[in-house]
Amino acid sequence: MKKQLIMEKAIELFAKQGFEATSVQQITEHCGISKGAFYLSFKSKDELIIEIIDHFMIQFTSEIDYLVRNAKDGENLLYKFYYAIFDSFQKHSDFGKILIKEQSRSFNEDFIVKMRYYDRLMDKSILSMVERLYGDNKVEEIKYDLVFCIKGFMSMYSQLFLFYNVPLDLDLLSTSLVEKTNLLARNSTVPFISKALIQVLEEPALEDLTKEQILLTLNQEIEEMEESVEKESLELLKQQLHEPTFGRAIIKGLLENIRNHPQTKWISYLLDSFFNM
Amino acid sequence: MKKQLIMEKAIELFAKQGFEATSVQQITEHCGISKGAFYLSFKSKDELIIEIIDHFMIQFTSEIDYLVRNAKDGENLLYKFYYAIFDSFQKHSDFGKILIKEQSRSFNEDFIVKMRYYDRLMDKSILSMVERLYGDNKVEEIKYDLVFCIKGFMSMYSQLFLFYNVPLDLDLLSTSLVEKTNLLARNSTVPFISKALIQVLEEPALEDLTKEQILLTLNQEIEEMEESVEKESLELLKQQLHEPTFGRAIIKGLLENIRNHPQTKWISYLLDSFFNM
DNA sequence: TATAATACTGACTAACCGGTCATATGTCAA
DNA sequence: TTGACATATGACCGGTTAGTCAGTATTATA
Repeated sequence: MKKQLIMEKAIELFAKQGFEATSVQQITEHCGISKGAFYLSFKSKDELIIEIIDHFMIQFTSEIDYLVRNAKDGENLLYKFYYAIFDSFQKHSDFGKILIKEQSRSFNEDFIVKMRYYDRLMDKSILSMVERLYGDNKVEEIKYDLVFCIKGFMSMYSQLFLFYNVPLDLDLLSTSLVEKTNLLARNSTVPFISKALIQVLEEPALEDLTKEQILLTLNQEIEEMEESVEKESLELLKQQLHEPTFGRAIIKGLLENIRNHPQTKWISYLLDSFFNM
Repeated sequence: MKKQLIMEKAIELFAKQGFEATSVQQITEHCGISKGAFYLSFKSKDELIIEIIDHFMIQFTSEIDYLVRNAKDGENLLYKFYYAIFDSFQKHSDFGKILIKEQSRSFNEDFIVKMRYYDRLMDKSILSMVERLYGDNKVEEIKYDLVFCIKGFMSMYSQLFLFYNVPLDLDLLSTSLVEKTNLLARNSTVPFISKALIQVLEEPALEDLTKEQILLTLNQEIEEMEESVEKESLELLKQQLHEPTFGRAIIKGLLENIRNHPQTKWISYLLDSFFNM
């Protein structure tokens, strides 16, 4: 099968020149085959990049997921995690370059959905690792921030592998990042990324929120709140969601009531975009 | 002048679709002008993107540089730094998207040089801030790692501004990151990014290293070393650099002597690529 | 060896690209 | 009103692109 060959050569070229700047002609010349032969293996150029992404990301995410699920000794897990990540980046640096270059590219709607999917998969693995490692502490509040920090470390340090062909000491790097992660996990007290924010981010798209989704969040929030002007406002807004009764002015006022309250500011944002204020 | 208009509309389109996927036609249609009019304001499409990059990056880097230089109270500086960064990202999120999308793109040699230049400028500002903030402590060894971590925080958290149109609490975010940075600065003990590594990275390109540049690093290293097999090997290699006398086998052996020594592993790497081993 | 099935080729198409230029329109001083 | 000058237009050019398809070569089967 020519598929394997085409994918390998294409990865080389995409890494060097980027996806759009590489023509099918170039790829086939690199493979020593004709242009027609390319279209026997792939329906289109887009299908090629999608298959490349899938091939590596499935491997990558499942490797990390396996690591996190089957780890026995907690402390060592984090080290193994970092080591595996950077080892992969080093071994498949060409693919890594593509990933960074074409990140959130618009050449194909499927591509964005795919990348979002794998990103979420990765997030889940990291989150479950964080809960495993620091679960008994008070990590609950800062765990999402921790996930962000870990991903920040990954993205910055992996650039070393991708943009410079320098042999790096993976052991030292992993040890160094383990220490940093532990420091943050055990001493951070100011969370930024709250559960509410995560929920907002995970909404499919802010434009097409369904009434039901908002109601779900709304009810959840109302139950957790004490009696107050804010709670009363929320209940009125819930009523408005079920059946429009108030005018714009009243709605705007109710939203203003809950806008600056830390517990309800996210809901105010959701409702704001739903009512098109 | 149409220049302003063209730049604004182009930024919108580049942010959405990327530079290469956006045609001049599309830009002019968005502006409501003809294709010819575009070329009255810009010599080429490449000149347009270069001007856009310059316009924002000069503003951005100089703002940060001013902040770092003119800060009086140390503690507050870090907060102001983060706040300014994310405030900029929030205000100019379209430009931020372009920056992320086209990072290290190959469409134009000038572009890569430009981006590298601004990146270095940013690095310098951050480094000088780190030295200012934690200078009296033992931050010397981990300062480069700290720069990396700060940049990691920046890149991860700024994605929130770029990919989700969510209003975020800049004050809380800055406070949270200040705490994290302080934790790392005051408690990290395992550096990964050494001065030697930074030197290797700052080499213009590993392919065209001049003999003189290597000799400079070599002499520097030899002076700092105690008498040992490694030092002896370095001196022999220095001799070889001046005048080729040994065969490949001897050179390979000498390189092997210094490859696993932490102090000389970088030099071994430089020499290795110079002698084409 | 003859036939059928499969794998492969490369000239071709239609579309689009960045960039040009003869031409047209608008503007203001004489 | 005239004419000189700046500004704007869009058809056009050479080049490149992804994708097609009628025809050829190779292999498997009988």
